[in-house]
Amino acid sequence: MTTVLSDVLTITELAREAGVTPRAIRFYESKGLLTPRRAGTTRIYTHRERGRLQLILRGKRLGFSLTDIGEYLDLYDADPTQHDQILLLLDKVNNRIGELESQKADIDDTLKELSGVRAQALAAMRDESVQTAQA
Amino acid sequence: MTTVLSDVLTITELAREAGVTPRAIRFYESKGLLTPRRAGTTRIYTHRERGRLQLILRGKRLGFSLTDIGEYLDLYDADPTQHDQILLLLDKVNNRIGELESQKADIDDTLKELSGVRAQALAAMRDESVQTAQA
DNA sequence: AACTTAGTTGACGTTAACGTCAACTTTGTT
DNA sequence: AACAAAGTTGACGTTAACGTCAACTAAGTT
Repeated sequence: MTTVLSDVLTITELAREAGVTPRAIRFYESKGLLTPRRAGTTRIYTHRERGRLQLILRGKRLGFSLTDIGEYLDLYDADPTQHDQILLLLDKVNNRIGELESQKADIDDTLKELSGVRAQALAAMRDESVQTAQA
Repeated sequence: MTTVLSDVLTITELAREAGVTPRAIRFYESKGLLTPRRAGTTRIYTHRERGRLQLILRGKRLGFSLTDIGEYLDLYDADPTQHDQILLLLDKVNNRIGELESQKADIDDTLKELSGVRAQALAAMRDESVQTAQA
């Protein structure tokens, strides 16, 4: 077997890896989004927490609140043995999918507009060069 | 010709139409995102401001800050006669397009995960019904 | 033992994006 | 003229998501 390198991180290591501050990580924990184990008083982060942190940051990039993200993370932990829980889960998942798809539509609309703006800018530059050539 | 109905709105009318409060609209104006004309002291909103408000709200749905949205709106007003302005505009537009496309990628990743979660939930329900049938 | 080096827990500060009065002015109505 | 309705400008309050100390503790180091 090779050396284990323990595969666990301290809070500053995780912070550097993820590009956030330790303060932010503690804040996410205070909101229940992360639950690292402790070595005495010190927090230790393993693979699970690292994955969760990535999901949190992605959620933020998409403009979701930490509360929303918390509910999203819960979808992964849902107990699949309770019929009612599954129905609830399906409902939440479907809602979330709907939100994301309408967000995608917003993005596509914006992208179309921007390529229009770009085309106009390029046309303006072309006209300008024609002017210059004629002068 | 049909009746003109003046095609202009008061602040509360615009607010109702857009689903926001008058306070929010005044706030956007204070940030320079809207510049309605005045009838004396009262603000009047025409087609232009209505379009801008829609762009603002869409930007918010995409998680952009009002400052970002302001820069986005400026892309529409750019002066197409100045070469340097055009280059700057093209640069900003390209950057914005890049942001949106990576945001789209985030969304697609999330959608894949969610459909995975959904599949598992459905599978769990199927297993459960099999159990019930066997009992 | 005395230090430096993380890490921890409060507690208060900060920014963004409005919400919520309060005090006025303006306008159309009775 | 008196008044209710709608709009305006401050000014202060609020929530989310951290930033920024301060005071302490625990773990190695020299």
